[in-house]
Amino acid sequence: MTRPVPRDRVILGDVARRAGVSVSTASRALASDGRISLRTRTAVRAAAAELRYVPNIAARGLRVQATGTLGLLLADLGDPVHGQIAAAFEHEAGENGYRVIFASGLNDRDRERRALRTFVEHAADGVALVSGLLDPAEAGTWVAPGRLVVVQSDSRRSPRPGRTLAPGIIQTDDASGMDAVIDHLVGNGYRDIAYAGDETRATDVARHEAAELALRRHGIAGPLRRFSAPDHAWHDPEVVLWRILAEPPEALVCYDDKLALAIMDALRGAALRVPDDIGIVGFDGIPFAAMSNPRLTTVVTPTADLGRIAASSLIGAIHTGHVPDAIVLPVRLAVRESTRDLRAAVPRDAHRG
Amino acid sequence: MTRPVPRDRVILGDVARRAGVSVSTASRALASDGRISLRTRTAVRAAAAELRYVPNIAARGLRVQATGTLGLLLADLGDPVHGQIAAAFEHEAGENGYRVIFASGLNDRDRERRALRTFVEHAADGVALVSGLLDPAEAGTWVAPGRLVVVQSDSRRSPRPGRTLAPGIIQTDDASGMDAVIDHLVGNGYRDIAYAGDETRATDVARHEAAELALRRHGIAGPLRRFSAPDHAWHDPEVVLWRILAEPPEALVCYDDKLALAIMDALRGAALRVPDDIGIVGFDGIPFAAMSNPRLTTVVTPTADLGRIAASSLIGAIHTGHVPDAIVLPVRLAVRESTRDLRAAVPRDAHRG
DNA sequence: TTGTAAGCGTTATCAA
DNA sequence: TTGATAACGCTTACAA
Repeated sequence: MTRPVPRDRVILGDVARRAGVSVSTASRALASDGRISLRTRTAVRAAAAELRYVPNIAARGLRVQATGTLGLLLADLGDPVHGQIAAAFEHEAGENGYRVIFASGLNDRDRERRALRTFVEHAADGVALVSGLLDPAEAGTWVAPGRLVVVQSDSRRSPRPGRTLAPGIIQTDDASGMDAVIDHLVGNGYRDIAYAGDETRATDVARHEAAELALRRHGIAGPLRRFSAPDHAWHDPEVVLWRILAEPPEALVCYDDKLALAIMDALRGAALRVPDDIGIVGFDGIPFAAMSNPRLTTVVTPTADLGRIAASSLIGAIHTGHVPDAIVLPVRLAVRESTRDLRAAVPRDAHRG
Repeated sequence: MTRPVPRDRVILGDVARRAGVSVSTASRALASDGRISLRTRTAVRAAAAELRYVPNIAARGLRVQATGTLGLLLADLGDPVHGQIAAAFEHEAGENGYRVIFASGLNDRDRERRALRTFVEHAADGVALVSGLLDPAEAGTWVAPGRLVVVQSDSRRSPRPGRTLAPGIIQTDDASGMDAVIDHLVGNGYRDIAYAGDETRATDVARHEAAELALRRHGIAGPLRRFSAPDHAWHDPEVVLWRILAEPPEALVCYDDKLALAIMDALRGAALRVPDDIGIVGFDGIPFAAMSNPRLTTVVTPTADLGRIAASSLIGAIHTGHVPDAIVLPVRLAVRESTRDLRAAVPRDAHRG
């Protein structure tokens, strides 16, 4: 970042001079201070409008110790789920007069640390950490813990479901979502159920464990079979595919919709048909999961709510001085076409291939 | 935005006191000023580390007249295409030491104006306007035109393709993409070709016109039939669907992949099969277009490049003082399964429904 | 009702 | 090699 060329800018002094008043009067006039006469107020307003004056928030922030800026750190803006969260977060922030400065952590702890640091550099009034690998406790050492919310934490040190969650944590109720999935599958005759996911992410571990627990509740023995799929497997599902084809389960529960859709696509080249030969379940409820062929059975999580609530909690915390208690948002199972009633006969023209 | 509670913060003065030097010495030590002795430099460094000092960029910005912040205005962060652009933009900016502050215009001129204003309020060093409705010339009156790049402008006043584009404009070569689409369709025997899109967006108009022109070049007479699909039709394609079903074309070229995928999905409930009874073409090349069933024939646009180049051009402009010449990025037709060779026989088990 | 001046946290100029 | 001090643009006591 070499030194850029200087920039011209209309400042409050220019407005004041034009209106024939002092800077302080101009400042008060624009701030609708009651002590300023209507005459001068309109004069200042007019001058500001003519000159197209725009206040410098950084300078104001220096004085009032608040920048009106929120920092949003998420794994990847390009991801549909994170994009939704970011959009809702930004919208809610904007409604409350806050701007959002953001950074992508890209599943790298050091990047996350650097991002938190720049939020502090820019004196963000509050910070939201979405799908972060960083331990919430550590994050709280980089930014003021009273001005931090942690959304869908992916830290391995996060408390397991069931334990009481720390304040400022916002999550979806993945465990009960997974319960609903297993109930649905078992209720429709599925027994040999497997899970495909990325072993490194805590969210994934939680979903996997929840599935295992639910299966046990149904009296189905043994550990849940697991197909390991690296983080970006959805761009290249072939690696996962051949392992699945080697020992196909009756139903495959996937870490998220992207992976599920990619596997369904890859399966088309193989001998297995969905849902006739194998059931597929996703997680997240992205729009495209409802438009796939067959349409994907999945757990719909309230992504927009996540972003909206993260922003509003954060703004509340900024003003009250303390973050709200942990929030767990309910999820919903959307049964669609990628699973079927296993006990019923396979539909028309099956075993065609 | 009521007054928040004040915040504690380690400032340079604290570091200086701890190291037993003056603030100016501390500042220079941290900036690796050559005149500072190694002794004091390390002392200051140590003090800063112990205290976890993080500089206040706003204060520095006030002094050096640069904030290291870029403003990014796009239509909707939740959209896959814009998410990709935003991610690449943020990444490239970060590599160059810049942070990104962003806002969603949501296809509303007034929101766009307000967003540009807040970028100025926050003294962004440069601004990128992506898929904006605002006329680039007007945008240049709100922010310094020498620090503005306009990506995929959706302004109706934008120069038509063929004309020379103003500096700072970055676009994909949609016209030649559409040429390739029409070549592909006509070359495969399609004659009755229609277009589905949103009449209000300039990008849409440009794509539509390019299709019409290409058709004429192939000696196919008459205006291109158009199915009007409102901006968010992809969430509820039924309205478009019945019009299509009333007079189905041989092939339907869609404004973008989202619309194409939604229409393909809706078509599954109707009597028309893709590609047997109707060909479908998308635009953008989002990942899900490659995973649909059938996989979507589409024009792949370099979204990540768009974001990356926007950021690098902007940063270049900040340092050189003038924006680069207009850039038009090439696109690529990906022929997949949603179109076929019309002259060949319809594949196995057709007309089944 | 308005103006003067101090201060927010930095960097840069000028002395020492 | 280091230290006062001014300045960036703004808000806000304190004076008038």
